[in-house]
Amino acid sequence: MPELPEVEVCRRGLLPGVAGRRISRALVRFPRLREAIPENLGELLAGRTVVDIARRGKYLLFDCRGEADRGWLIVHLGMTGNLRLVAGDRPPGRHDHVDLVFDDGVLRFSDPRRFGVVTWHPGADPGCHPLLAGQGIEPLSAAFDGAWLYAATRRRSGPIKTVLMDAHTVVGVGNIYAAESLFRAGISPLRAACRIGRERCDRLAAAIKATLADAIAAGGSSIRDYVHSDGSSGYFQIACAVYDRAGQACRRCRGTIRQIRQAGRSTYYCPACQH
DNA sequence: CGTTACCCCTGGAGGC
DNA sequence: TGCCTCCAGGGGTAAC
Repeated sequence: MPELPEVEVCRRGLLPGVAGRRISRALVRFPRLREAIPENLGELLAGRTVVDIARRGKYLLFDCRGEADRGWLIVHLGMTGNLRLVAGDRPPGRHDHVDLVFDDGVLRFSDPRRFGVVTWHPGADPGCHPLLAGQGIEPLSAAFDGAWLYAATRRRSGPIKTVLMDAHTVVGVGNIYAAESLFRAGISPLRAACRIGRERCDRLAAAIKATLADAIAAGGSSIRDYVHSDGSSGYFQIACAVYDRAGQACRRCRGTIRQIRQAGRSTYYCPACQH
């Protein structure tokens, strides 16, 4: 359950349940995710208190204070990961790879496809961790605007949709919201990024912000197996304008939504509305 | 340097 | 009811 809005909703959902809680121990049942979970994660976490959860792109950063030091539990949900607060006596399922055990409950990481990440970064600044060091600009930050996008795309000859999904450029915009943002801005996903003018960059940056903000406000996602941090079924059908609507009528012009393939991913767009 | 093809992995959907 | 193929929110790497 992946893109920035889902991760942010997850962060906000978990925060009241874990902030200020002490981790008594951590269990790693299956360490082989996108990269190996540190074998000594249990020792690293035991006795620490989670004081806050931050987010960088699609990464969740748990601020873990020890008696003398500070460190960060870094979690990425991949395609199918989720974090849920469950009762301590709830038996783990097949894909429940990690438990953080609190006195009165368990924060459980589950990920069937195992594209996620659970790792540890010692010290005060998680930003220097290799996974985070190369991350691009936060699209909801004030620094991200049309001027920034224009400057960042001048030497990018690839299609704009692929550029938007490159986390080294902009973080958090995945396959669904890239398509939705481009529709909102009236820009074709096929257009070379460097051939989008300054004013259209303004519109695109604004469309990305609005699309992500709307999805966060809606509390989640268009994702089928999206599950809230409390475990409730969180299938909010956000009315996608183009994503997963191949062959259906464009809500704006009644033309037909087209599906193509870009860099191995499905792209949906309206050829009449997007140029 | 920038871009693409392929890989990681499981599960669900749909065709036969 | 199988069994097979294709597809899915991400992202790193190798190769052009």
